Parts: sequence; structure tokens; C-alpha cells
Amino acid sequence: MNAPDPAARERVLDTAAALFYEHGFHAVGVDLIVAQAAVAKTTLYRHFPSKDELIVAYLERANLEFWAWFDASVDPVTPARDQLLAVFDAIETLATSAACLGCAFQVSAAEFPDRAHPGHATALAHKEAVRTRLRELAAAAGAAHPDALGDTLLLVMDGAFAAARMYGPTSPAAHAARAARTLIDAHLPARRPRPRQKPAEGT
Amino acid sequence: MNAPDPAARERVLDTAAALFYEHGFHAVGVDLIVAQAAVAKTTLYRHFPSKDELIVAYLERANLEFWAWFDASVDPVTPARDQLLAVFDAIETLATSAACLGCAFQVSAAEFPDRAHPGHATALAHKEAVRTRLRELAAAAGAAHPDALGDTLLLVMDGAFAAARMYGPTSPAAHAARAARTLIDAHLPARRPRPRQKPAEGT
DNA sequence: AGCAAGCGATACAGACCTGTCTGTAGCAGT
DNA sequence: ACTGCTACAGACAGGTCTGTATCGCTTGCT
Repeated sequence: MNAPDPAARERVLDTAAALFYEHGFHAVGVDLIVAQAAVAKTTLYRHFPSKDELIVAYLERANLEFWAWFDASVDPVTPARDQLLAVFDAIETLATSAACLGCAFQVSAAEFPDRAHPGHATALAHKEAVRTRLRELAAAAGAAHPDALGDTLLLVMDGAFAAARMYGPTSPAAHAARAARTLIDAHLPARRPRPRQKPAEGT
Repeated sequence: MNAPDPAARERVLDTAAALFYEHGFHAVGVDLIVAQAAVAKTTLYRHFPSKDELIVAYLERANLEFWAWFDASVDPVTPARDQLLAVFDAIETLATSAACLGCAFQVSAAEFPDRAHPGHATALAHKEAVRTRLRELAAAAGAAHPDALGDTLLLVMDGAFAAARMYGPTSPAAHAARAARTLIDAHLPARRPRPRQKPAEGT
């Protein structure tokens, strides 16, 4: 065996991901990770030079999984408005499921308030990407103020995930989809009568 | 001096509050607190039997301060709808201020995912009280589905605070007030014509 | 005056933390 | 067979964590 074993790396990352998500970053030590992954500590430190880099690797994989989930929840051939509605249906379903313990990136920002910390920076980059995607969908849907609508929807999304971690499966997140629909409708030109009508503005 | 010195207790609590809020709970040790409060460790442990109880004391004081801020942001003689709007104006102002590092109770839930942990339980009790208050205001405003409106507004509020910790002063939280207004208007009977009209429902 | 108690300072116990080091075993290529 | 790399196992270093114990010193009450 002359090359690094990808299975060992995956086992470490899988174990770390589950423990970090369930208990947080500070509460989980590398000793626990190596014990639960049935891996030597040297192996962990060969693949991940430090705990911080393991945290970043976990967040980056969570980011990829998020986008896979996001893309799977929308049908890209449907109108953008329907895609937005589908995303928030999926968010509500996820945030009210027993497996959901909130947003890993919110937890990272909570535990690493310093924005220079790699854990916070990685989380912020993810959130910024989500924000951009929502704004793009809002623009494609014809929102009068797409940036405002995108940001507003991001608030609802983060509120739903915060509620999930705070409350568990039965939480105010059960209203996320309808809240998003209300906000989307308010930002879009009236579908029936006038072809162009600004809702007012949205700072 | 035969009685406990309330000044020492306050100094500990003030210092702990600032450090917990800025750096999180796990990241701040009692040694740092006693050093910064210029207090002996024995004094800290006389007033607070454990770090967990100090955390709870901090959260309970933050809860009181939250309600003082909340009550100061609304004029109780104005209509309930105006009170809701005023609250979310205040939330937006707070969440986009440089001093705001997010919601201490969200941080507590993030760092103590176990809902049996006193830190999480205290945070959840606070959030539940806010939820109830918002629902009451929604009912007083005449919302067709006050619980739905109250929960929806809680999502916006928590989203704004999550954004504040993630982004800092310039964040999507800048849209919290208008988002709240849109949601409130959608849940309230039309102000002009019919005196009673259900918007549709709200799960 | 004397006593009880809070206070500061400091040392300490025992556990845990991250990260390193040592040593052994196994596989691949030469 | 020899070399080079990886993995496992476990001890270890140096620091930090919570919480306790032991000192005097000060202060208010009786």
C-alpha cells in the first residue's frame, strides 16, 4: 500500500461530520473522532494537517451536499417562480424533519464569531453563494427588486434552520414555505391584470 | 463585610456576558472571566456554583434586557399592527448595527444542541416567550391566522439575527422590516373595504 | 473585642485538549 | 531482499479546562 488510503480519509471525514453536526465543533475532540472512526491519530493528521482544516473539509463537503440537495429539489425547466417555491417547500420539509439539526454553517458562525477564522469564512462563502443563487432566481422570476427578494428569502431560510436547531422537528419552520410564497407573490408583478406593477419597493 | 458583595457578582456577570457574547461559551474559560473581572475564582464559584449556572444567569439577564428593549421599541397605545411594524424596525436597526453579534440564544442552541442542557433549555424558553408575544400581537392586530403570522415573523427575526452573526453589520437583515411589513399586510384583512376577509390560510 | 464571612491570590487535582513522536506491521515496486 | 510509503497503536508533551482547597486580609455585626 504505497498510496494514501482514501477509505481511511473518508471514514475520518464521515465520522467527524456526524459528530460535528450533532455536538458542535468545540465539543468534539480529535480523540473521539479517531476512536469512533477506528483510525489512528497519525492517519487523521496525515490527511488533515489540523483540526481546523478538518472542520473546513467537513464544511466544504457539506456545501457540496447542500447544492446537490438544492438542485435535486428544483426542476430547472420550470419557471423561476416555481423553482423558488419548490426550494422553500424542500426547506420546510427538511427543517421539520427529525434528522435536521439546523444549518451547519450557522453553527460554524456561532462557534467561530471571528470572521477571519477559516470555519467562519467557509460558512460565509457558502451563505453568500446561496444568497446569490436566490437573487438570480428572483431576477429570473421577474421580481421588481430581485436582490431585495433574494435577501428576504434568505432570512426566511435561515430563520427556518435556526428554528430547527432551537426547537427540533416541531417548530415555526413549518411556516417557511407559505411565508416564502407570500413574499414572492408580493415582489412579483401581478399575474392577472396589469402587466407591470411595482409592489412599492424593498430596501 | 458579612454579606455577599453584589458588586463582585455583577462584575463577574458583566464580564462573562461580554465574553460569552463575543466569543461563545466553549471558547471562554472561567480563568479568563476571573482575570478580566479582577475577581478571585472562589468568588465566581461562590456566586455561581458552576459554569453552566453562570451561563444560565447570563441568558436570563439577557432575556430581561431583551424584553426591556422590546418594550421600549413599541408604543403600547398604538394599534397592534403598528407595534409589530415598530418591533421589526427595531430588529432591523439592531441587526444591522456594529454592536450586534447575533442572538445570544441562537448561539446557545448552536453550542448546546442537547435540548436537556440548561443553556439550550433557557434559550428555548426565551424563544417560546417571543413566539407567544408575536402571536398575541398578531391576534390583536386582527390577523386571520395569528399563530401562523406570529411564527412567520419569528422566522424573519431569527433569520435577521443569524445573518447578523454570519455577515456583520451589512447583511440581508437590512430587509427584515420590509419583509415583516409584507407578511403582516398579507395576513391582515384589507384595511379599506370589507371589515372581515380571510387572506386564504396559513399552515 | 472578637468572630464569622466575603474576598483576593494562588496552588492544586484530575480531566481533556491538540498535536507530535516512537515503534511495529503490511503492501508495492525494484 | 530492500526501500518507501501508509496505517495502527499508544505514549507523550505542553497547555487549558472546571472545580476545590488553602492561605492571609478586610469588614461588618454582635
